[in-house]
Amino acid sequence: MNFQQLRIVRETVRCNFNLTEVANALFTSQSGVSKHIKDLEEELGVELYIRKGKRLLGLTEPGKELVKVVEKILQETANLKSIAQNYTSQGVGELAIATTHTQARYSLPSIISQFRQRYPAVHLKLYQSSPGEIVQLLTRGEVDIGIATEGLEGIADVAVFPFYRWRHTVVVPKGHPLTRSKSPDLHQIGAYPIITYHAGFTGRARVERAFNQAGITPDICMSALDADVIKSYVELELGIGIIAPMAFDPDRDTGLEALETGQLFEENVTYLALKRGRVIRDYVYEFLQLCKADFNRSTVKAEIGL
Amino acid sequence: MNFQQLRIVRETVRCNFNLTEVANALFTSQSGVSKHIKDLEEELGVELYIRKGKRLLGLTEPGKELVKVVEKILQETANLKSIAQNYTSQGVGELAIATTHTQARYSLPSIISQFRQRYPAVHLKLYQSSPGEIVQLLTRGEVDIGIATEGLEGIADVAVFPFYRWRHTVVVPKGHPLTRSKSPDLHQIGAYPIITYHAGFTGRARVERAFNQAGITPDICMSALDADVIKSYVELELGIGIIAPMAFDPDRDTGLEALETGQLFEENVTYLALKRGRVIRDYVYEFLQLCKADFNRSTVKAEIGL
DNA sequence: GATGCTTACGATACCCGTAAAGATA
DNA sequence: TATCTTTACGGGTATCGTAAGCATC
Repeated sequence: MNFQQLRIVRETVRCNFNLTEVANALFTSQSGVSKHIKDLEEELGVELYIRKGKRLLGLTEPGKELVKVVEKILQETANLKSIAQNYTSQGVGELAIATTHTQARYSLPSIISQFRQRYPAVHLKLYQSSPGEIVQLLTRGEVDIGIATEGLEGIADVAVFPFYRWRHTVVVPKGHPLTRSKSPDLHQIGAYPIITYHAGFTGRARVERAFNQAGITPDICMSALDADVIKSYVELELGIGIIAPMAFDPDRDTGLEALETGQLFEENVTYLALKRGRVIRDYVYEFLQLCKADFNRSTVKAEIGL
Repeated sequence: MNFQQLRIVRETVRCNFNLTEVANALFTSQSGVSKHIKDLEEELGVELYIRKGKRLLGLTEPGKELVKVVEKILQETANLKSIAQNYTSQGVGELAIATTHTQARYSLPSIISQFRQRYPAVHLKLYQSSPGEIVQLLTRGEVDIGIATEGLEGIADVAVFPFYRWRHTVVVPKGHPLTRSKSPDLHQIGAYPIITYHAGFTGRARVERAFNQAGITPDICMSALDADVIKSYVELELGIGIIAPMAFDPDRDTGLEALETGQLFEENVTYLALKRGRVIRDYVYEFLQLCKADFNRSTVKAEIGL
């Protein structure tokens, strides 16, 4: 048994059992991949894969159980390297963050600029992704931190920590009729076509829920991934926007106004997420503390199982 | 990085950093050991060992941290094999138990004979050891189960389960004066020279505690590892014996009598111990259930962290 | 016919073990 | 001096990649 064999097994799952793809992902040859799998199965005395002729279709029962252990082993070998680097290269390395547009554009810049000042030798890698992709990047161990408002909770290998809380706000073109009412309610808002986030992004579900509970079927005439796009179309008077408040800046967004919507919408929680069992570099803990001063290193460690 | 390197690192700790010994333990050459260590340190960029000239003396701080992870990795690779064998070779394999004389001789035979009937193809390996050795065998992963009354609690990587409870009994030569009193107390018993277990074995500490609390300094004229030896000397009238009740059989030990000592001594708990994180074969769970019918496989698994 | 897996084979690199030299107690 | 570690070097083996053959879709 060797590490290459284990890497290959892990990769087969990630590549949907396409060995050619596995070989490419691991920068090696198909033939080697094929042989390694055969060798490992022989050594363990178990067929790991369900086969149909020459094609692999999925994992057998023992295969499923074994892959879990294989992932643990590979995770721990990655941890060996992280631990070593924490000693040898303090403040040097990479910080990979996967997050949504909203965070990348509006909530992280100030934190990241602080972090860069403190750790100029840490290379920052910012993935901008959907919540689903963020989970995948996290569980694959390709990023250190995931940040999103949706889709991070309830994943077995992912630990989440509340980052901050917020409620959606309504933005309208300057001079829009709604600006005349002191604090418009959902019925008044629902009377206009609405532009907001795609389903599964940035608390979109909570926007819909608010209308549903008020018995209103809103006319969501457009949806977009990010507030920049939404704001552009609101300025073009195609509808009114419902966006995260972080995304509205009265100084910059001069063509728009934000309404006083109070608690019309449910509260959203934006989470920071870490992979359980993954050792992270010291500066990652520092980054977390920049996000939220009361982040305690030892409680974070306990939460992710270290 | 490869598994041999990790095995070597683990073994250096076990062999007190004597690389020659490591090489012998792993059936390889010193030179290879030396080189592997060097290579691994180079790859991780960290000195794992404190050196004095050419000799290794111990682990550095990063070394200590890394060895923990190395042990995890190697444990999980062993688990891979166990899991595979649970599928391929049901009821075939090895069951290694480390226990003290008392258990091996008196409490286990009936269980083991039942087990052998059920799993004739499982090779039994019975280590008879001191509690300290039992802990070592367990943590090194050389045995599946440890059984003892002493020294198993409070070890980080070892989970313990109460097996059964018992109190020491007093055995005397037939016709001994003490047999005349209905239920002798500690003062009466302490008047005679006593033969019992070595310190650290089979609840010896509780025997002493009982006398101490009664303000008596007993004359422990002999101590031995096991009840067979103790009983022999009691028969020779060198003293009276204080032994585990399992070790007295009125039919066989015809030269002796057991006194009615009621609750003179504190209760002892004999524990079954498993190594945390170690996957054990299905038949090991069956063995545990033979020991105690209410052993629940899933609670055991949870307790050992699987 | 295009894609994907296996087998065969040759080149390479890695790992091991012997042996010699140097260091430590 | 005896024990222990390092370094150097040669032999063997395992791994890798190319290429050909075959199965699957």
